[in-house]
Amino acid sequence: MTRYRPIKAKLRKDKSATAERGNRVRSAYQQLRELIVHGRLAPGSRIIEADLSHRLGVSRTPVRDALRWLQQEGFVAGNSRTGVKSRLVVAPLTKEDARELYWIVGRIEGLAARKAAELEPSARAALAKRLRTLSDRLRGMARTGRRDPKRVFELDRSFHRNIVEASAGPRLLALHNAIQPQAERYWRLYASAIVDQLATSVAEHARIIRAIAGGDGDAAEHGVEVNWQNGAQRLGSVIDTLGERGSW
Amino acid sequence: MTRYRPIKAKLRKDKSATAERGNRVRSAYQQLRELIVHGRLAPGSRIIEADLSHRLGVSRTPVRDALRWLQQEGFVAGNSRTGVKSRLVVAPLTKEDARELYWIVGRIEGLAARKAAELEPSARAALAKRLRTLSDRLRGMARTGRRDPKRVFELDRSFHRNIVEASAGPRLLALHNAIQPQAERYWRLYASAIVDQLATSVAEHARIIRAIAGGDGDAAEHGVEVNWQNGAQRLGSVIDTLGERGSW
DNA sequence: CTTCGGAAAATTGTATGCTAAATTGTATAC
DNA sequence: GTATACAATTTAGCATACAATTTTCCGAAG
Repeated sequence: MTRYRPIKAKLRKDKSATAERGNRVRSAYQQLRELIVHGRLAPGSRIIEADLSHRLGVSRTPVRDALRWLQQEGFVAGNSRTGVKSRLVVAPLTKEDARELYWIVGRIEGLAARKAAELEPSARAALAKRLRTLSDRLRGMARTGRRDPKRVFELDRSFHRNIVEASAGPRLLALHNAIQPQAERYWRLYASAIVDQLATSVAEHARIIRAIAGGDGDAAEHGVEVNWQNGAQRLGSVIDTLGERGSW
Repeated sequence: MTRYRPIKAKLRKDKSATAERGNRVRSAYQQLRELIVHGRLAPGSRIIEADLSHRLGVSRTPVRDALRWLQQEGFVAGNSRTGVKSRLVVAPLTKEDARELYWIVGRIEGLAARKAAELEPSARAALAKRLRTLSDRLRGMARTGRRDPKRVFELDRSFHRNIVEASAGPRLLALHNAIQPQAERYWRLYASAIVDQLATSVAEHARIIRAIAGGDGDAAEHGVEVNWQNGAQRLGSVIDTLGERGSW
């Protein structure tokens, strides 16, 4: 095995480097998550600590910490083959998993939407305004048919994120932070196909905005739930068409 | 620091010991969680890795892994004091946190209840029957006024657990496993007071059972949500009365 | 008595060696 | 040709050394 003593020397001199003490775990976490979400680590492929630690230029310890975290969040899973325990793999992407995931995200975010709709009127109005801006941009892209999945994704994500950030407490926020990004894996995988069905989603957004602006918690929650459920359906039909892309 | 080389020697000889290789993290996790839930590690108190590793007779490495896990689940939190980062404390118990937690559990479990109500009729019926048994026992305890918090807790927990296990997929199950036990911390703390309001809770259970038996997903989900919301309220009023028991 | 500086102690972050478990490869018997 | 046993290799679990940082404690100055 390669004998490496990587960043250490550099660290000593370069105090201003991004990798101060205590950031290796975080940095490893972010990098690994990025790799997984973008599919540069193939779903289902085995994870080897030493490989990753080498790749990221740190020792196995922070990589381990990061992996535990990713495992808890569901990006990485135990290799469940009969009996044998705890060999890690990149969590596979399956239709079933997608469905369950989207339902869950819907409930979490729905709860946040309810809370948002129960904010004081001025805060609600401000939020609604921001949401309208985002939604309008999405509508624009749907109308002109400009195909730019990355931008669409960012706008959609921002829309949902705004709702949560406006109202959620620490727990709800943390939960959303942990779960929502996993939906991103599916989105990215089927992005181009999903963009086609953008108009529908935009229409659903409108209902959510109206509910929040009007202070109708029930409707806001329900609207968000429906949006995600339909998202699951849209995603599902795309998966049916293109097949489960287990590997890349 | 104490020089300990604890189980190793023992391990060699005693192959049958519970602590085979690969179980130290799990074991540490379970023990620590137990300690926290039972309040033997006081809410808000600082966590010292070396202490715990000594206490559990393992090195810091598995303790660290276990702590990361507990942190992500919310039993352990970063010490948020201004600026300084990532010093761990046992997650404090506050009224605000309890409210948020109960709401979230309600949504998660509500989703499971919906799925349960959408099972095939025979499975639904079997589940409903089990639930009725549990609920009847609870009703009995409420009627006779027998004060046995531990038993009440077990019955109530079993009720909710049955719903989730009957229907939830792996993700939902994992999420419930992670979140629900945190409600247990609050329950334990205020158990005796909560038992008084048992009858109400039992009535709510009846509605849930009816919805599941009848295959009414909406009603089942709503029933569970309401049950937890009311639970939050009941808990809240107890906390108001007794005060937040930050320390034990 | 309070506050400030700074040394000493405590505590966490990180790397790494060692060992057990698990996987893979290989040879031999059937 | 397939199955089984066994050896070699790989990989993860754990302990531990050490370093960087934070906290605590103590004395001097205000």
